[in-house]
Amino acid sequence: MRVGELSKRSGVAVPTIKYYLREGLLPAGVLTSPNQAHYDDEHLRRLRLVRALVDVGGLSIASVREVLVAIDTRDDSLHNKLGAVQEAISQPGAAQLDPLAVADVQAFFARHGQTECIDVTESNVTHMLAAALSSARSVGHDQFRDLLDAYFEGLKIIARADLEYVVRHKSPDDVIEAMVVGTLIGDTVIKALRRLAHAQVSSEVFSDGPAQN
Amino acid sequence: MRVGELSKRSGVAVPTIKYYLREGLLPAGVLTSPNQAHYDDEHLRRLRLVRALVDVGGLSIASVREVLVAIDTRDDSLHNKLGAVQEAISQPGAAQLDPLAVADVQAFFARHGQTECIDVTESNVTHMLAAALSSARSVGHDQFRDLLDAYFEGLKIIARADLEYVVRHKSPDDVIEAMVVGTLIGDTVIKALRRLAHAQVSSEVFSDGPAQN
DNA sequence: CTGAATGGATAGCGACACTCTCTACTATCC
DNA sequence: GGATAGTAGAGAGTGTCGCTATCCATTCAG
Repeated sequence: MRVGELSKRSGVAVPTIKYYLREGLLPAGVLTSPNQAHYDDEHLRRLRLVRALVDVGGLSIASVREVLVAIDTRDDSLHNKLGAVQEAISQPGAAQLDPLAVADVQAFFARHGQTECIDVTESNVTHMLAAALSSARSVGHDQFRDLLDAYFEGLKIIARADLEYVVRHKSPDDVIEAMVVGTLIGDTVIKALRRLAHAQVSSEVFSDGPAQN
Repeated sequence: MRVGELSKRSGVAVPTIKYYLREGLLPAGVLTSPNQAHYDDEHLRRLRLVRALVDVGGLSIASVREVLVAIDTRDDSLHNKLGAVQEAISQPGAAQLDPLAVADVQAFFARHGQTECIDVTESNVTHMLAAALSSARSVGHDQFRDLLDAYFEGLKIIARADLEYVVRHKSPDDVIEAMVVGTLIGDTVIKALRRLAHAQVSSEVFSDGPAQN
């Protein structure tokens, strides 16, 4: 197919596709003449993935590129890929951390982690966690760390479902893509469902009648 | 205190504070002379909240303003406030939804919701959920909806902890702020903890030795 | 043969979140 | 009391981001 059809089938404007090609988010098509290239279903699939990462995951073009590089790197363990993807999709957050927040994170690791995490800045994920707790402290919510254990409890249930979902997929390519999709789209789904869970739990607890007003 | 001290105590540059004042994110200080104003601890607290919403919540200035308006609206039920805040912090997402994704959301509501949700576009939250599932479908993950129930299970645990945390606070102002902070900073914390839970659960299941690469 | 589409490249645009600059003061320290 | 630093307020400017528009030479489709 040519770029026009790729555009029609994906719902992405032709100039945008050209832009993605330039930015290396999409591999070039096979040139059949100096100004004719041929794109296949892989391009369509990749294009849709890019849009999902941008629209739902809220990733920048640069982050998308990092994720795609991680996906495409062939000589790398699944573990490393997951790590690379996670780093790419977790933006650093605030620079200066409250040492008390760092201590909270370390205490959490002492309770749960089998890994010996001492430096929270070594990974974007732990840094993100520390930055969030640090922010909570700065607005006077230093008790927020009390929620960590309950959160982790709920998230282990979610993580088990995630894992089960990922291993369903046969080919390594599908597994890594399921991981990316599951992680990023999952984040958005979790955000939304948490709001719904808030509503449900609060009406359960207060039994304030089924939501008129 | 004057703007310089406010800046020093909050770590926010003076021109940025002036910008926030212009944008209405921060109430004006009390003028003691034509070019001297006095700010108090409320300003500092509010400024830190704004930074938390921007840095950790990733909200735009416009969304922050919406949230603050919701917080400051006095003659409104807690329920309405929560709703307004949730709408403000959930950006709409993609325009066109896959009808199958919409059906997935409706089926989910049929299983769990006590509310009779039929139109998913009526709220940003349900729209966000449908958009996420729609995106998942477009990249070939139409089985993603199978995760919803497990997610909701985990999130009810989290929501109960959230609720317990919120009701700890005495004054209505504190409650609404705890809600905002808990929701937004909570989202970030959940994102990070989910990554950690993935690592832990996957090493449990595969028992592949404690993480040396 | 003609008009639409294509590949490739460069320039421009609109939104966003500041940041700079300027004016006309005022506060403070020596 | 004079130098220096800080301040309110407002408009213009800056840098980044994610496209979008324009151009050209070529080529395909009817």
